[in-house]
Amino acid sequence: MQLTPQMRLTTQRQIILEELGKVTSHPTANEVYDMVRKRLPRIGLGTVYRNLELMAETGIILKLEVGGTQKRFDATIEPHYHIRCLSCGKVDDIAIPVMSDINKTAADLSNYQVLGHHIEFSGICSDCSNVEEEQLLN
Amino acid sequence: MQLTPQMRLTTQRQIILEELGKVTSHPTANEVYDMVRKRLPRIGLGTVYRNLELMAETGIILKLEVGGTQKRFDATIEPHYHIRCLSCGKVDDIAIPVMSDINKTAADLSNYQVLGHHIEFSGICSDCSNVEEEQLLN
DNA sequence: TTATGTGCAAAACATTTGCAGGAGT
DNA sequence: ACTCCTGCAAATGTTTTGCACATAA
Repeated sequence: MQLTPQMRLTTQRQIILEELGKVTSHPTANEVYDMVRKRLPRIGLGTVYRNLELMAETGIILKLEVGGTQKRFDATIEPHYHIRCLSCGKVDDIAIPVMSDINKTAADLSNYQVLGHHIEFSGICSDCSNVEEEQLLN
Repeated sequence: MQLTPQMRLTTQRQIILEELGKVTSHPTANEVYDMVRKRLPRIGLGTVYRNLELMAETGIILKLEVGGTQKRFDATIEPHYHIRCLSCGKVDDIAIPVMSDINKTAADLSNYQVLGHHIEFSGICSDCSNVEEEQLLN
């Protein structure tokens, strides 16, 4: 983990980062908490929030401000887009090439200093489609 | 307001929709509450939430699942993209042409039934840039 | 008249924060 | 030692919900 001089390498931080790196599922803070708690049963939810936030600020992870009620976190920091299931809420990566040039267009069309963009697709994932079919059969 | 047969046209609903239609600022539920309360002082915040949600489901307004802590609402339902100020949190429309074709690409690249997409730019608005400059002068 | 909607207050969530004790450097 | 960090619990902020009364149709 990249640390600023005064940022300490604690067990909690290592394990949070390790666990987040193990999955590709963009877990919420609470899901990270559950994952980490299996290895560090006494960790507090506040610590998980504090460290995810800190790592996101430092840039070693991504905080996804996607739809839904909870923020999600991603150990993959290379720019990429997401697709979210409107039924179960899960978020997957989608391999659409990143359009880095549209930031300039956005800057021309607004009076903002444009720093980035994100595309979020929405739809129904295959798991949820299958559930729907099964329900129709019953 | 378009209503389903059993959906009643109440004063509260009319005024919420009217007030939302007056602004282009993508207000939060609480901001809508404040706007509406000037005309209907006894309206409850729960009523505002319930009706904004209902109108969003009916499709007569848009519920924006943008970054930040609060959902925002938009009386303009034609597809369009947004830009959000990372400093003050405000959300503006941005006149970048809608790429309706990328939904197909997304469907090909995922195992989702793709229903839509949204692009959110982020940056610093001109108001906040000015504040920064003023602060540097002090 | 009667089902739907409202105001109010409480509950439910997600997230943040204060603080005393703990641990990395 | 001296900070920074953690666990815990309480606080905060947003959204939802239960319920008795009100009102549109």
